[in-house]
Amino acid sequence: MKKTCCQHQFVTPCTKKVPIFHSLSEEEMQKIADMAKHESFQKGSPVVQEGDSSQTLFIVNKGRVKVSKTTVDGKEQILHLLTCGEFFGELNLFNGSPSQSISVYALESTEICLLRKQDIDQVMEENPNIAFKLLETVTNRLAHTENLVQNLATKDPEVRLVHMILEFSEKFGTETEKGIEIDLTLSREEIANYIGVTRETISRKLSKFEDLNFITAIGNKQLIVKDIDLLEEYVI
Amino acid sequence: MKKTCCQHQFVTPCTKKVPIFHSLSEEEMQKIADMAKHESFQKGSPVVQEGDSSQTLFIVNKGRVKVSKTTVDGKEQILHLLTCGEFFGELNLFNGSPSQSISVYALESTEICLLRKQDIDQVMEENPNIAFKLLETVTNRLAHTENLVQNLATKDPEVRLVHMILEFSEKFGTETEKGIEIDLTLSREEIANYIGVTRETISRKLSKFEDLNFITAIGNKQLIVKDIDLLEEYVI
DNA sequence: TTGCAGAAGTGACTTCAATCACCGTTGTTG
DNA sequence: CAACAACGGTGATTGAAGTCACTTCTGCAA
Repeated sequence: MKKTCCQHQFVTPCTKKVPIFHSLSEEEMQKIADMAKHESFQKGSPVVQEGDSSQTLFIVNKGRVKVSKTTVDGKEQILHLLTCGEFFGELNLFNGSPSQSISVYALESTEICLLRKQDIDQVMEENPNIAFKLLETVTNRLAHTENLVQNLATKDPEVRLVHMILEFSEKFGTETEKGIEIDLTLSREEIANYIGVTRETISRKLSKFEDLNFITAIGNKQLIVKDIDLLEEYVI
Repeated sequence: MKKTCCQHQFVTPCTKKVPIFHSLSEEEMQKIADMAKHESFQKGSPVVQEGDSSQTLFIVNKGRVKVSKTTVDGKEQILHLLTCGEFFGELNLFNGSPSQSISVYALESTEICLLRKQDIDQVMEENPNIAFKLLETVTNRLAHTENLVQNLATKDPEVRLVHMILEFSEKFGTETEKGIEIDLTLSREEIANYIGVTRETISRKLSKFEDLNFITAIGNKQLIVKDIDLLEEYVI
């Protein structure tokens, strides 16, 4: 049996984890999984470097990555955090005028499946509804980015931070008896680079939110949201 | 002959103006144009109000619109400026979880063609490559939004304004002997609401750029970029 | 376990865009 | 064309986040 990118590699092809392929049959999924190249990245290492414009779809099979841009004044702006089943590289693939200045870094030990443009094209030709799925996903990504714009446009950094915590609660949070537990995987500086403030401001505001009894920080990589309604009320 | 949404309504169906339909035959274009509803909006009037989530694709046939969101602190953040041939409403149509808080206003006298979801679905089923075109366009929109994020993340307002001028030069500019002429159609306040600063800051910075001989303002709705290279150098 | 480097917290200071207030300009409409 | 409202320019003030500098904490490796 061929090696696939999966953790349980002899049971499930990686494509099973990816929502855009969910409409396909077992054989088709296996076929695509066989076309894919698989790479591992350790925490902190670059998956895509600024300036790279390879015609490839990158699918996160395990782990977590950050997608970011660098501003003219040299700051990192994080655009997206992607986990298992999500993809990136769509700008270079589907955009009329590609060559984006985007970087992608592994936030933890990560496995990526790579599909070349020619393979994607073939898959889409044989299964037209993949195009619909892609359209849905990219539209979703657009909605997320527009929300990020809205958040960055909000002048008050506290509001921005609250919004981020609410977003993370939904995306990465798990209910516990103490509240919603969030695995950050981001450093304070990276949090800052996501909501457009400085590291120091994040420190101060998180302390403030602890004093206000909104959250509890466990170490530097975990947050517990004690009362999410309280947080929501705080930003009115 | 049926009425279409076109300026030369007895010659060309509105669909001819829209890149996503360019791959279709004359008859197909006419058929879609006949399915569409057509509405006119005068300058300043709302096309879509915050909260509206009608399952409709809106195609700009004539004029110009602004797509915006409102931040929690009550400010308008302009996301996109759309002209003839461009569309909006994609978030409600293709997004798994719709209901976006987005507003659209006519910036000048504008004509819009409306296509219902069921019609779009039918068109996509009959012409699968429309889905590809849509994917390309939405990806483009995503790239634009990510650039906006990058711009808003840039702390220096001068740099943000220069970027906007460069963007507008490309999208709305026409070469003249005096330089690149830009039809703004935006008020100073709307410019401010696009790059995330205040009206006053726009005033001051535009004056500064005039003093620096980068631009000339003609009235309040036109800019002439005297030397675009100078502008580009200014932001390094 | 110690030692070290990178990350995070924190106080003091600074800065620059926001805010406020006001006046001048434009353009719309009866 | 007069009158008014909306828009735009500009000076003075201010306040909150950025910046700087330093300490403390954390996690990793020898």
